[in-house]
Amino acid sequence: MDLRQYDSATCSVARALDIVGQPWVLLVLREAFYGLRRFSDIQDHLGVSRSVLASRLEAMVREDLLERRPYREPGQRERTEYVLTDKGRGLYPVIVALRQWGDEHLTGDAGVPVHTEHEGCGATVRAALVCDAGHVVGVDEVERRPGPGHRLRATAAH
Amino acid sequence: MDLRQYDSATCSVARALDIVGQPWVLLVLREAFYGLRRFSDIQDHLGVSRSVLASRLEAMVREDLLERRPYREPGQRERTEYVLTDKGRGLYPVIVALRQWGDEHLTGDAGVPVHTEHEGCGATVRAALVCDAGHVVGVDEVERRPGPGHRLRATAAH
DNA sequence: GCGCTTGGGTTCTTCGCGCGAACTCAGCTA
DNA sequence: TAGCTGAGTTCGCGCGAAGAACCCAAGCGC
Repeated sequence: MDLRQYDSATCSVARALDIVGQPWVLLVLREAFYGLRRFSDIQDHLGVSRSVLASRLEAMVREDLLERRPYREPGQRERTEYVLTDKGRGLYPVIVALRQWGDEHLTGDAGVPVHTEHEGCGATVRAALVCDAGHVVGVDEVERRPGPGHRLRATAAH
Repeated sequence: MDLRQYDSATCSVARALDIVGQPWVLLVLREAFYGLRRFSDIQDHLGVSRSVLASRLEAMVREDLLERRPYREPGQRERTEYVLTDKGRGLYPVIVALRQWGDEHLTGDAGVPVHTEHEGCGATVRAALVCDAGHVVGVDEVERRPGPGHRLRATAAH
């Protein structure tokens, strides 16, 4: 059976991209990993329009990437912050992989803008492929096979 | 110095997303990793419109993710195929990380559509964070620091 | 009490771009 | 000679991102 016959839409990559492929979503997540939590901070830093940011945050809360949480600093009125859920934190490898690819192929002569280090150890952190047997796997050492949830194109649900 | 003061646009994540954040680009790459090389095969499989696919392929060739290569099967006229460059192959960890996140959080009860295995070894391949000292790093064990190419927001080139 | 400011949005208009369908064009085949 | 196919290009439509203006509730200075 040829992997090329798979229904494209049932692929987890396609389903993931339905959510995180929306404009600004991955950049909002990057801001969240950097520690930003408030609407106006994110909006200032990214330069995204308010209307788009509002609808993206709403979608990200609906998809359970972020949790909308009211909070109150002493002497202040109640405000809203958006904090990462476990599901949202699960996208960190995607962001690291993107940053690493950008560092390797796009930085020109300026050098790397942000270093990512292993806490305590201090060594540079990279995204890598590893197998469950503990080996680091090269891009060309990967084999793909149909799993239990695969579907052929003709039988796709939509 | 606070990471939140960085210029968002100089971040490698943002620069990477300028290219691979365009609609369909990561899905075209997924098809390329699955072995598709021809315009009409990719178009049939993804269901993307011809005009958009043509402009995305052009951009991906311009950005050196794909190489446009004429070829000729015996008795056929010359055709075009698109093959991954090293730079394009460098995005495989991004795709694996996305698929893995989709597998973990989006598949519902249908199971995983595609298995990825270490050639020879047979164990499941995952995207993970590792540090140069060889440790597998958890999402919460990461520290971020300014690198040589970082810029403050006020001094951004654009 | 009264306006000012601030955070967190909503509404409106414009404009770019993704979409589907139709058209093109070159080379192979009947 | 006509038809088919791969690889696009052209065109009109409609969605949705951008930006600017507007809204509103809570604190704060006076």
